[in-house]
Amino acid sequence: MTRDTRQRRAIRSVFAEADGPLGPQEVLDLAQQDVPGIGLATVYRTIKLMLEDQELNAVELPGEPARYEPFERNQRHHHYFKCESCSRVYEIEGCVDNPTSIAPSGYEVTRHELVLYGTCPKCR
Amino acid sequence: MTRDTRQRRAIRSVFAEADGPLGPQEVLDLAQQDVPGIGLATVYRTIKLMLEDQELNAVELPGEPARYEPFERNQRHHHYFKCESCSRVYEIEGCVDNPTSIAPSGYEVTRHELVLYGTCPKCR
DNA sequence: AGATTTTCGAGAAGCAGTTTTCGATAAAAA
DNA sequence: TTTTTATCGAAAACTGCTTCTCGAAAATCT
Repeated sequence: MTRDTRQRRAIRSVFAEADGPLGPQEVLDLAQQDVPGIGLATVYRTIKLMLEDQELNAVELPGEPARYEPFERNQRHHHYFKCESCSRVYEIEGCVDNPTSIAPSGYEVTRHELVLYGTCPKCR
Repeated sequence: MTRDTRQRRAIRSVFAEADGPLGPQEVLDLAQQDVPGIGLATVYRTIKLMLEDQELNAVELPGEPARYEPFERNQRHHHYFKCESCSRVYEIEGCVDNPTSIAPSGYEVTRHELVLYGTCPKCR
């Protein structure tokens, strides 16, 4: 029913090799190195399929369209670092102490999102 | 050049009384209690003017259109709590210990955003 | 290989949020 | 009060991102 194509292999490998969540345009740019003529519509279609198959998860950052990362990577609790110079987003392993504590009493915290901004090693 | 109207007074007072950043539709709903016939276009226009006049600042939360809050409130470092039941966003005063520390070496952190999610007092 | 059917690329269409247009209204100026 | 002109509300237009359409290409099945 679902076929194994050059385009899909390229997109899967792009996500596998990324060190952070990727947006559709980033995926396109990287996949085009493997499959020159690949189009944006194919990237969107494939991301959608991978989301349905639980291969990917969406990652939202403030004020930007969704990025996507492999399911396994998304399972571990982690945060993100966005380089304001190159706009790349990197996954960060750790987590701050107890973010829940800053909520006033009466507010029940179930989860949190932390995003760091600055300059990445490549851009310094 | 810029006039003092019922609509603008209502919108200003809505922001002044809010306990968190508001989106255009929220502003409209609240302002309509003062000025029944007020329209969404006026809200957008007024927000734009207030941004240009440095009266407001934009607040971005992951995956959602911008909200806005008064400049003075935005000056103090703070974070947000979003209630997943009523969707309201509240400003939180404190900050976690040193979020910068979780960045791997080589990453230079200049700022951070933290958002807590859960249930607010009104919804429990 | 040949037949079948999914997938592809390019461009059109859709969508949600925001901005603009335009005639009517209401501040501010005269 | 009259005149002038910024502002208003409603609807149309626009924007960036995402999805769909359609004929051509390429997997998979026989």
